Amino acid sequence: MSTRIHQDHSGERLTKNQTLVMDALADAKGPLGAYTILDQLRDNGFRAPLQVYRALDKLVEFGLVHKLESLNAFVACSHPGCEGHESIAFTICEKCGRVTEITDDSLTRQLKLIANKTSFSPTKSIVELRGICSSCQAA
Amino acid sequence: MSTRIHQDHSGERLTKNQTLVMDALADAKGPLGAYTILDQLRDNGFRAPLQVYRALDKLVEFGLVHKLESLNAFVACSHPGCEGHESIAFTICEKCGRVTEITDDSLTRQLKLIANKTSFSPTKSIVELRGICSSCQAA
DNA sequence: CAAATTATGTTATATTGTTACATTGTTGTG
DNA sequence: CACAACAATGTAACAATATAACATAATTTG
Repeated sequence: MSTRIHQDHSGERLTKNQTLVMDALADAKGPLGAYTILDQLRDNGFRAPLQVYRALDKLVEFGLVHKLESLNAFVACSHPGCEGHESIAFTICEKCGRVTEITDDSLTRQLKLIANKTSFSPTKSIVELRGICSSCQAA
Repeated sequence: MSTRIHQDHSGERLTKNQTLVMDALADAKGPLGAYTILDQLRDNGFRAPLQVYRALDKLVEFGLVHKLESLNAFVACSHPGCEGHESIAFTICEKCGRVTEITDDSLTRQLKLIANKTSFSPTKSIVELRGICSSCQAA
């Protein structure tokens, strides 16, 4: 098992289970479902979904992990030194499953504008673009 | 049961089950889960989730209904004469549950821009703002 | 009408996520 | 150190969401 430090974003110290889940996601090429993570961590003593979900809750709270709502799956944040990025967009390729994380200030501004126009006070924004990635278009 | 015509968007002629599900959503004040719809339609002969999901699939395909991914729920499109609106955003109030549908051309443009920059070819975009609506802020 | 297609019905099952409660570990304070 | 308070973990049962597989009925089309 690779030993890693995951204190980047938040300076939070991760617990044992949180570290295991974080490493599983960091090692993965793409998003993982909670039950996939559970299976991967059986050898590490994981036995129930709740162990995964609790860790995920915290990791998402810390900003280390994002949930892809349209996939019911989770990815490690690919944004090493981030902190102040409120709105994150994802592209999700329907063909190869590749997920790319994008932070775009104009998009952030645009969403804020919409919120202002409707007097809506957002706490979280979900932006997921589903389609075909460049590699898969070429193929 | 209220009789309605739902041929607005697509000119599609709805089947019996599709009409029942459509009416349920149109009558609802907010988004409904598939199983809530199922329960509401028991008296109309609905017995299995698949009857709901199949109807929903078609209605979504026709553009008459949207799925809220972060809620696993469905709403009737509140955009009567729409047709060419590719990207739709929703605000979702965490307090009262109120959902508002927003179509914003600048947002659409912005999302296209992001797609272009990454050579991603989107087929569908999901934008959901979660937070507190204006009424609930006032209260 | 017959063939092809689409919609429906039904049962079982897969997948995702949560509730409730007991136990263990960690942290801060006298 | 001891002990209280709190955070994290373990475990079992279950709730909520969604799909697979297969059979039948209705509708459309040649």
